[in-house]
Amino acid sequence: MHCLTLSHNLQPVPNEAMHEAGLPQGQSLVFGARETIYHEVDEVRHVYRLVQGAVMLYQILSDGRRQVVDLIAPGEFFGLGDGTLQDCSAETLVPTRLAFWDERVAASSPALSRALTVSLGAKLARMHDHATLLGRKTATERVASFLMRFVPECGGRICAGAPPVGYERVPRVLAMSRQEIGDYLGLTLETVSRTLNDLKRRGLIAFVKRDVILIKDICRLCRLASLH
Amino acid sequence: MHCLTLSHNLQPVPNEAMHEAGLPQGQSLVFGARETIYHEVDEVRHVYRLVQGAVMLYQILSDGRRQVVDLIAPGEFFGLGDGTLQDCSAETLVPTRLAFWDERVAASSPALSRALTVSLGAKLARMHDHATLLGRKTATERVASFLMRFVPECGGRICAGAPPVGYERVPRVLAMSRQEIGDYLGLTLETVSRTLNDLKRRGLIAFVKRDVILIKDICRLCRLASLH
DNA sequence: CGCGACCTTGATGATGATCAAACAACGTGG
DNA sequence: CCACGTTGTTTGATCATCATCAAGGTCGCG
Repeated sequence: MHCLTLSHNLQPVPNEAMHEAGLPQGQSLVFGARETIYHEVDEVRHVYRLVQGAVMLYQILSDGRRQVVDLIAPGEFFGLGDGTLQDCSAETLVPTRLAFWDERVAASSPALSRALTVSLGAKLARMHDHATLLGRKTATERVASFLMRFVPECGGRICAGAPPVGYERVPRVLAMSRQEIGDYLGLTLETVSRTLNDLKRRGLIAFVKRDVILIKDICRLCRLASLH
Repeated sequence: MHCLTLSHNLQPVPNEAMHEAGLPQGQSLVFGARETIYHEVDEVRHVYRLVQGAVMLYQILSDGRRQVVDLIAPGEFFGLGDGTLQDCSAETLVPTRLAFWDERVAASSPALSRALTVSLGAKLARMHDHATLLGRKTATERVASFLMRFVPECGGRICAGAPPVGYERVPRVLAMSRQEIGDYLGLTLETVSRTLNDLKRRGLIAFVKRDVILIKDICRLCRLASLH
C-alpha cells in the first residue's frame, strides 16, 4: 500500500486534456485499482486533480466505522485537507491517472487558485446535497440518489426534461462493493443489497453483473430520489 | 422576509477587521436575527463573508424535511451555490454583519480567489467530518460533537492537551432551537432534548437558561463525541 | 394573568442494524 | 476442465435506536 512513494510512477510532464485557462503545468501520476493516494494523517503537500478514473475519500472512526465522505470524478480537485493535514484518506476505485501540483504553486498561481475556487465551490454545493441525503433521506431515497449519479444529464438539481436516448441500455459500472456504497450512503451493506434488489424487482434497474447495472426507468428513479 | 433587497441597510464601505492580505474592499450589510439572506433558488451574484454574528444554511425537501447543511462562523465565506444558483437558503441566527463582493470581482481578484480557496478548502474538510457525523455517529455522539463546537480550542482534530482555564464557567449561547439543532444533526427535536438532558444528568453540561449552557467536563464530552 | 412558543418526558412503533446462514462469482491449482 | 476456497452478495429473523405521537410543563411577554 504505497502512499507518498511517488517515484516509481512519476512521469515527466503530461500535456493532454489537463491544461486549460493557463493552469501551470502539473506532474502526472498513475495508480492501479484500490491503491492509496494518501492517508488521513499525512501532511498536505500537493493539490491533486483527477484526470481519469475514480477516487474515494473516507474517514475511519477509532472503532472501525467508516464513512466514504466523497467520490471524485474526472476534472475534480482534491487533497487539500484542512490546509495542514489530510482530513481523510484517498483511495482509487479503478486504474487512475492524476495531475498534481505542489501546494505552494496553488497558492501563488492565480489561474490555479481560481480553478480551485470554482471546483471547491461546486464541490461544497454537492456536499450540502449529500448532507441532506445523510441527515434526512430514507434508505430507498439514498440508493436512488446514488444511482442518479450515473446519469449526470439527469442528476442535477433541475430535470433536463427528456432523458438521453437509449439510456436504458447503457451498462453502468458501480466499481464499488455493497459495503463501500453503504459507507458512502450511511447504510449497511445488507440494506444496500436489499434496496438494490427491491429496485430490480420493481423494474427500475436491472443487473448485468453484480456491479454492472442498467437503469431502466430514470424518471421513476429520479422521483424516488427526492432530489430537492 | 427580505432577500436581495439590500438597499435599506447598505453602507458605504467598511474598513475594519475585514481587509487582510490585500482583499478588494467589499460592501457591508447588516441583518437582524432570523432574517433570510438568500433563498435556494436565487441566482449567485455575490460572495459573502461573515464579519460578525452567525448564519445557518439549509435545504428543504419537497415534503418539508429540512437539513441544516452548515453553520457559518465569523471570517468564513459563503454564498457561491453551485456556481450559478444557490443550492441552499441562508438565514441569520443572531444580529449579523456581512461583507460582500460581486461574484465577478471574486473571479478577477487573485487575492480574493486565494482567500476563497483557503476558506473553502477548510470548509470542505469540516463538511467531511460532518458527513461522518451524519452517516455513522449515534445521537449522543452527534450532540456531543455539536457541543464541542463551542470550545474551538478543543474542537479540532487534535486534542490541545489541557483545556482553557475556567472554561466550565463560560456561558455558551446555543442560539438555535432544539428543532434547528436536530435539523443540523439529522435528529428530531425530541432526541436532541433527551440527549441534552441526559448529558446534564451525567454532569457533562449544565443549563443556565434553555439555550445557554455550561460545559462542565470538556474531556469527557470530547471522548463521547468520537472525534476521529 | 394568560397566551403562545418552545421544551421536556413518556409510550409506542418503524426503519434499518445486527446476527446468521446459504448462495453466487471468480480465481487457483490439481 | 472442474473441484475448491475465497470473497462478496443475498436473504431471513430478530433487535435497537431513534422517530412518531401525545400530553404536560416552563419561560417570556403583552
